[in-house]
Amino acid sequence: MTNRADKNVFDRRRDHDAKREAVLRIAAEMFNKRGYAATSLDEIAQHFSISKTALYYYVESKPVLLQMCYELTLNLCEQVMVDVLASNSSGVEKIETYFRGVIAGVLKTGPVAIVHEFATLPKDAFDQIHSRARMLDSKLAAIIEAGIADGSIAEVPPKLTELILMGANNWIQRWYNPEGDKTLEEVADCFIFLFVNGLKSRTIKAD
Amino acid sequence: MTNRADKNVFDRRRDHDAKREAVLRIAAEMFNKRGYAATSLDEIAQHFSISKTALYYYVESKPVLLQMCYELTLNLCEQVMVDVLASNSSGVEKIETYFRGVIAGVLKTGPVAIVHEFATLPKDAFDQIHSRARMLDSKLAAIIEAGIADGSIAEVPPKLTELILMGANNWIQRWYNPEGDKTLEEVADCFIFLFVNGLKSRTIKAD
DNA sequence: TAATTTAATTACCCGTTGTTCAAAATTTTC
DNA sequence: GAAAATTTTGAACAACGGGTAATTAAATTA
Repeated sequence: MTNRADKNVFDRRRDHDAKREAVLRIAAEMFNKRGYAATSLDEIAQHFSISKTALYYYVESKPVLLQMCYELTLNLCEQVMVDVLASNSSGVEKIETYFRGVIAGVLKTGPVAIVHEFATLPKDAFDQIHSRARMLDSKLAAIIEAGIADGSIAEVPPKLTELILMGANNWIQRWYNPEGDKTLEEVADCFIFLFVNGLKSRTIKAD
Repeated sequence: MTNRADKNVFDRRRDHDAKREAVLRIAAEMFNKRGYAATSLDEIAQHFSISKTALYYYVESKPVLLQMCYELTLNLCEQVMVDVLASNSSGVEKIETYFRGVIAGVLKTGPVAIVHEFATLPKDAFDQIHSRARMLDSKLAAIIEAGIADGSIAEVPPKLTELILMGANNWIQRWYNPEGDKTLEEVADCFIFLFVNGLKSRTIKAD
């Protein structure tokens, strides 16, 4: 289920930052799978065999924990987006690069919370996170629009398309299991193939 | 936000079933948007301007409420699946019909909970719901496999493809707003187009 | 080994939330 | 209009979860 190495991190050594990061990682994982509200600090603590209060030595509060999860995600996505926008490729290629980057990023950085429960965040944090997320949305939609203009993308409603793409992407962490038989690359390949080429067979059928 | 008619249902008249159904519908809607754990019975009751305890006259408990939401969804999906399997159309067409049916069904029957939080269900209910959901999954995967065999679907990994399709579909209710400017038909059209044809432009580019 | 800093625990507080029960209010039946 | 059945409420309970304070334990420094 979860990396055994995480537990050893808590064997009384002084690497505050490493421990905080470990907490963040598995918290994000649990938030993804069960949801923020349904995940108690006790459960997170139990995962490391420490007491709930020990968590407060590393994290200010539960909402802040969620906030940090979001920020991890947003940092990643925004970085990928910057790279994508810097490239001078076609619209489809940009979409492909973006999602490949984001899906791969989940592997590298570890699981990151996309559970859309940021209503529970403190107001200022909410505004910040929310606006960053919407900014990403609109940039993606803009890429799609540009793709239609440059002829690489079919005439689809950009905003709607963006929402559907994001949905499919967000759901991945619900079911993806790193210990399973599928690598994240295979997932990304399938994802891209579906959205770029479509399900329909393009091979000439000999009958 | 929510149907005003729902509130009037509670104006002291005797139609037990209509009221229960109304409760079910808006409960499902709130579960979808905020998640099961994050939605309190108080909030649901407030929506009808009744007390929390009044809900217990219509629903046995919160877990059972969730269970009924799932059952509503599953009934719908299974019915659509039966129809799809009965038709003798190609693989792609079956996929298209299935998702069109499910997306349209959400409109007709009202919002239905797909929040994957059924871990909180009583064990027996969980088993039942879970196995029905997995049955649907495997039937969809089988359709994809058959579609590959009949030449209508490209060579994609069936199980993975099914998960991605389901994810995109499940996420719709997170953002879809019936009062918005997009009809559910437009959403379904876009959804189908994306997965069947793909983003890539197929028109011959004149340059 | 003593002093200091860092980590983690135990015990507790308090608000929220699901749930129950007895009583009140309303509707229907006669 | 009284009696019976149906709704709804208000108060109170128990469990749980987030958060705090005081205390202990361990590790570092000297």
